[in-house]
Order: sequence, then structure tokens, then C-alpha cells
Amino acid sequence: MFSKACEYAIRATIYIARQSMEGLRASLTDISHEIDSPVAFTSKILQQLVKAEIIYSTRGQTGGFYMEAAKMDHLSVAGIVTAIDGDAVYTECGLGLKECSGSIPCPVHDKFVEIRNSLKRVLESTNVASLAKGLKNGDTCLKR
Amino acid sequence: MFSKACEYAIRATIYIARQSMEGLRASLTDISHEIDSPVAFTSKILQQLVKAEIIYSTRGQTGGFYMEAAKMDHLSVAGIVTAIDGDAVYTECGLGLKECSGSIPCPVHDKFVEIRNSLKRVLESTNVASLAKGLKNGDTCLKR
DNA sequence: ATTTAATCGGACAAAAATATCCGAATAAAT
DNA sequence: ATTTATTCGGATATTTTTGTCCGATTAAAT
Repeated sequence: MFSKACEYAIRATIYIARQSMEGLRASLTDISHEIDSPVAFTSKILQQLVKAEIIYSTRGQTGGFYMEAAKMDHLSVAGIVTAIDGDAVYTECGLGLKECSGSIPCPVHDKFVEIRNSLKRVLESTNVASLAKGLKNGDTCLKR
Repeated sequence: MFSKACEYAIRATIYIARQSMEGLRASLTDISHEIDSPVAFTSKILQQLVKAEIIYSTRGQTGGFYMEAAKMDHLSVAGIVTAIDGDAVYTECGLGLKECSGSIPCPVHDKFVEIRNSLKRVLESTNVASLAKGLKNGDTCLKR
């Protein structure tokens, strides 16, 4: 469904949000430990998230990654996916056709429009803040 | 969503079914031309489908690939996906966790169960015969 | 029998995704 | 000023996926 990079991105963002909720910055090593991901690869992904302005970073000692409170409330999982994987998962033909559309449909076009729309709807209606809260409460988990 | 191999497999199967509906065998070159896919790679995928007994093949001159009528009616798109990509798309955690489950859920677990179930339901309720008919009627397309 | 046209199977190649390494830049603490 | 702990950026390495090549096998047509 999503690339590995995107999975890490979502997990990292949720963890950063969870920490930022308590005014804490998260360091790279902390993050990759908490979400059980390869450190150097995670670093690249965090840089992408910084460029997309989904998270922010400060360098130097006591530096790290954080998220603004307003962002947590407004950012959906769909926003993270779009930043890392683009919108292919919502828009591209399920059978890989370049010109698949209502007028020149692939055999599963209608069914897939339905599936992708429901996926999009779910991902867009889920904000990062609510997921971070679930994590804080111990209801959910980011590793293993 | 699906691997390239799986996309080609679905398109090839539909085309083979369409030809078998008229008692015709489809050759490798014919198939990869009709679904616009790389010939040698398509060959590998067709062999996988033969091993999975989704399609059948005969060697030698006038040989080729074909599908039994009963199979077309009973085989769903889900069956092809499972044969090529396995059931990861229906079962694996959306965030890549190994042990994600109802008792130890990732933050998006419940939402993803819903999405995956609806995906599974749609793919299982779509048989190859109906898709082959749509192709034969010119309602749908397998290339571009 | 030979030719021809097809699938099968193994080795190989290229491209993309995933992951690592290391030095540079930055900024706080000492 | 120096040390220390951090992110940033570029080069490189590994793994997986995608794709190619070619000879072996098969079976119908000549």
C-alpha cells in the first residue's frame, strides 16, 4: 500500500507529535528507537518531512524535531502520504494503465474508484493529533 | 497497491479469458502486445499463473495459454492477487508493524481493517469472466 | 526427418527502493 | 575557545523488483 519510507514517516510523525504535545523535542536516535526503524534511513525521511513543513527541526545540542500544535490538529495521515509517496495511491489505475479513466476504463476501474475514494476519505479524516493521543494513552503502539 | 507483476498478471488473465471464451489460445507475444507489457517479464508471470493453475499452457507450434470456462466463472481478481503478491495487501499492517493486531494495534489499525476488508470484499466479488466480457464488448481496455 | 513456432527454465542486467557511512554545519554546554 | 550533541547533505552500498537473454524442450506442420 505505502512505501517503507512512508510507513516510517507516518510512525515518526505520530511519535514527534506525541512528544511535542508535552513540549519535548525528539532526536533522530530517539525517534528511530521508538518506532524501530533504521537510523540513517529515518534521517532522510525526516528531512523530507522538514522540507514539506510537516515537522520542524533545530540543529545543535538540545536540537531535534518537533511539530506545531496547530499542525497536529490539521494534518491528516493523507497529508503525510502525499508528502512522501505522492498521490499515486489515490489516483493511479489499479492495473497500471496510464490513460485509465471513466471514458477509457480498465476492467476494474469503477471498483477501484470506490476503493480509492474510501481510502482517501479515511486517511483525510484522521488527524495526527488524535493518533498521538492514542499513543500517549497507551492504546496504540508504534513498534514491533 | 499491487506489484507490477501482479498488474500484468491481472491484465494477462483477463485477456486470456477473453480469448478462451471464443475457444482461442493466446501466445506470449500476442498477450504482451495486447496488454502492452515487456515480453520476457510477462513470460515469467505467466509461468507463475500456470503453476498456480489459474491458466494452462501447451507447448509447441499452435501452443499457447488458455483458461477453462469454469475457472473464469469462479476465479476472482483476489485469487490472482493472492497467487502473485500473496495476501499481504489484505493482512499486513498499514504502518509495517509485524505484530499489529486488535490487542496490540498501530494507531491506524481499526481504520485499515475497514479499508482492507472492503478491498478484499470488492476483489473477491469480481470474477474474471465478467471482466473478460466487458473487454470483449469494448467497454473496457487493457493497454495504455 | 526437418523445420518452425511455441513454452520453460536458468542466468544475467538494470532500475528502484531501502539502507549505510561520513564529513560539514550548527548551536548549546563546559 | 573547546567540546559535545545534534541535524544536514552527499556519496555509496545493499536488497528487491523489474526486465532481458538465450538455450532447452515440446509438438505441429512441412
